[in-house]
Amino acid sequence: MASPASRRDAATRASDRPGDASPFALGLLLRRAHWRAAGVMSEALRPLGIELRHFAVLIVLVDRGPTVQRDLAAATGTDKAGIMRVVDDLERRNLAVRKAVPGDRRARSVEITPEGLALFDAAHVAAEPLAERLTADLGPDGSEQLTRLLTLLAHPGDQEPAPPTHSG
Amino acid sequence: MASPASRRDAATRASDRPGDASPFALGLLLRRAHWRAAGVMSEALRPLGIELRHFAVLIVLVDRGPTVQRDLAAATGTDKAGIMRVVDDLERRNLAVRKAVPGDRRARSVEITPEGLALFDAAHVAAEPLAERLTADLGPDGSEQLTRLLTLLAHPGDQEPAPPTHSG
DNA sequence: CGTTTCAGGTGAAACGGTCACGAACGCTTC
DNA sequence: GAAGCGTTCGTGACCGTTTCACCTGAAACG
Repeated sequence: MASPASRRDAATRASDRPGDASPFALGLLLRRAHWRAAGVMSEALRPLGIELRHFAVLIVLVDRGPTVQRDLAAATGTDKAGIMRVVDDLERRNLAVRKAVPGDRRARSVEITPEGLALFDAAHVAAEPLAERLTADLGPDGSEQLTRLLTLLAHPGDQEPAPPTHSG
Repeated sequence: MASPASRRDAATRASDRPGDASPFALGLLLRRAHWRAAGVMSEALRPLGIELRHFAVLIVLVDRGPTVQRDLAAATGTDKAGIMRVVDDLERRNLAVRKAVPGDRRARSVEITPEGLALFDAAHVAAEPLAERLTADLGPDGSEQLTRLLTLLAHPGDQEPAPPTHSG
């Protein structure tokens, strides 16, 4: 009956524009910001011939050394099948290799190759100016602040290691 | 030759963990944060029977009133075809309707229905406690700071149309 | 030694995105 | 004032990507 927009005031509703306090505003903002950052990273990676998902795997390989695909999937958040495709592409380009695990014959350890490392470094060199342009609007302090807040949001309770939920 | 990891120090390489200063760190952090926020919002929206993309369209409809699909696509960042799919789902669920534009017979104005408005409000009620848990780690000031920085990052040059940087 | 669990790999189906087509409007022109 | 042409909007189809479910082989455990 009457006006269809009489339940709440329009100012308290969700919006992707600045000045919104709705619970969905943060997620929408995150979506747009991630979209922009992903675009920048993709541009940086395009000349190298790889994509974001490949680079994400390379990051884990560099950071954690040889890793089995199961841990790779857990670290990148993608599915096992997706990880297999990415590792397959990486092997085809000689950026990474699958090595047999001594103790476990079923597991396959993925290791980065010198070529993969070189490409990894080249990606950094290519991405640095783009990243600076991205964070130019935030200022030097804003960038660090954003990184800190994002870390808190992305890694909740990092100082609280996951309790042994072996019951699940 | 030599060690495969001798080009850079591991601490300067990209990583999705805290304490990284690589140009990819921000994007990775954004990815994880968005993943978490999207999961929370999806959980809030799941009982309502809609998804994030549907809700994003509803937000624009509430915020800007009747809108043509082209503006809807521009506002949500998705493609026109995707908007069509979303509007089609919304019409099927009677959450929105397509109305003919008086002046333009080719354009189709999408308008939210009272049912869509009710679902919109219900989504907010369901999402508020979840959003509070999300931002609980950041603190009240951190949430606002994050929103501000994210707004700068997601809406570049909203007040700065075109900085006169060198052509290149 | 058999059963259960786990890791990897494969295939199919669904989802999302991109590209190309038809229709309509406005502008221009005759 | 009507027709042609360029542009824009909406729609449909195609392709790539992601996700799900099953299968094989191996290790841990009873």
